[in-house]
Amino acid sequence: MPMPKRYWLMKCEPSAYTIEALARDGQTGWEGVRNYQARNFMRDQMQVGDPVLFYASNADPSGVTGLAEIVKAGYPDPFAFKKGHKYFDPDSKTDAPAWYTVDIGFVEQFPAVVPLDTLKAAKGLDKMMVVQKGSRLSIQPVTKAEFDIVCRLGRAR
DNA sequence: GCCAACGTTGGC
DNA sequence: GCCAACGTTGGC
Repeated sequence: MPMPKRYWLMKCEPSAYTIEALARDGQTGWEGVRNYQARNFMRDQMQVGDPVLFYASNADPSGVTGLAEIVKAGYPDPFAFKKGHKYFDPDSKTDAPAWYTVDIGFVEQFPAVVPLDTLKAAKGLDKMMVVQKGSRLSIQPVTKAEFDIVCRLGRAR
């Protein structure tokens, strides 16, 4: 029996990557995540086809800029093995990788960003992780209900 | 650029 | 295994 689909929010600073860049590239690797909780989500739970809210952090304003989806499930982060690379980690061995990544593909760019303020004010999103104070996790599970609300906000003109 | 909140590290 | 110091995240 297939696992039920999960929904995600993935954060990225615009200086590193944007929804526009994803629209241009079609898909991208999500390498460089060095947080155990986020790694565990990528390694253990993300499946091809899972929908993703693309969130721009440290932006003006920060918020959800569009949709992506998982196109390749968790695999060892190749950059953790590259000596000299900024993502290199000597503790990550090819036979025992410390870090994992996934590939995401472009789905949709919202006509306008859905700012964090809007998320905070939206009915039904009060339990969403990203609106909680001090929520720093860069990969967060979201419920289908939350995902659908954000989609509606993103498509509203 | 500030700084609060949080995760990680390392001395003990 | 505690916890202070440190580094990072991310809203503002």
